[in-house]
Amino acid sequence: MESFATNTLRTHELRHTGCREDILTLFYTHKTALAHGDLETVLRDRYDRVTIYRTLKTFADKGIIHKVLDEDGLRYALCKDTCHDHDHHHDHVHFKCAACGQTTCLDEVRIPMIQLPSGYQKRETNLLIQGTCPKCSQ
Amino acid sequence: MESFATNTLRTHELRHTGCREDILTLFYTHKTALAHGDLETVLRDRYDRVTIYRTLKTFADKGIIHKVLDEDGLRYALCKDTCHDHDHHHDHVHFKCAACGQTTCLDEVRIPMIQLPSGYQKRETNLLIQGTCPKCSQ
DNA sequence: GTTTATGCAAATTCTTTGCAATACT
DNA sequence: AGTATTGCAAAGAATTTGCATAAAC
Repeated sequence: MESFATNTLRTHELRHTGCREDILTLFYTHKTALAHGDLETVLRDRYDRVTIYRTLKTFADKGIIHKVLDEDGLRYALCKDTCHDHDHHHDHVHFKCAACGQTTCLDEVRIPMIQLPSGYQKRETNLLIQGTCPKCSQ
Repeated sequence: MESFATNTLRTHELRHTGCREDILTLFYTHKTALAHGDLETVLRDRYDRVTIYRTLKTFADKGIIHKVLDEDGLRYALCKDTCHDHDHHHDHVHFKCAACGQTTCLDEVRIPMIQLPSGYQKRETNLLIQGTCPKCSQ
């Protein structure tokens, strides 16, 4: 059985390097969105900070990960399989927990149809819900 | 008739200064969200960059403006009247035009009820719709 | 062997902080 | 007069760029 990282890299015709493999694996195991700083903390003695920046940019360009924005800044999360270079699904729902600070993708939640004022053409929607996650709300 | 800026500053018990007046007026006339950089471009010879940062922070703390986030970074937009220090409305819908790059608040659009997986408690929702605005979609 | 990715250094850009001078009420 | 705001200088983060070396295919 081939690893997620190896498989993903080959699918997107990217060279297989240590940094790329490690970052993909981190995204795959953590189910939450990760910031550059999160990765740097873990990988700082293995890879240069700049390499991490470039890896994130490469992955985002290829549609492997996508940006997640909240008031604390920029994070990235894995795109689901349905989300390829040219066949993107255009809704993202993220949940940010005010208690633990973690952001998760809620892939199973669909954004309902929204009626826009006339003239507006929708291409992509991004919903950020803030509140308390199951772990923290007990 | 009192100006929007003067009125807003008094309502929130803030001192009336040139920078605050000018920034409020800019938000009031532009109907779109503005980044620090946008304001700096216009006001750079009148006020220090740091003063603009501090003014934005003050306004955001008071609930006069709110943050708007998209892939290009952080912007601010005026809160509507319904949005006071303690009586915030917790839904924001923003539209970002891919053509002209401008972000506008769609105050008239309400976010439909969304069913979250069990355990998640919603406090605030933020919807960013990207596409083409009326001006650019002709 | 050719192409692409990495590491390092350094440059840019963005944002915050401290403090004295100034402006507001 | 008393308090809050501003400007300036400088520090601290975050991000980008150039280029030689190293790794992948």
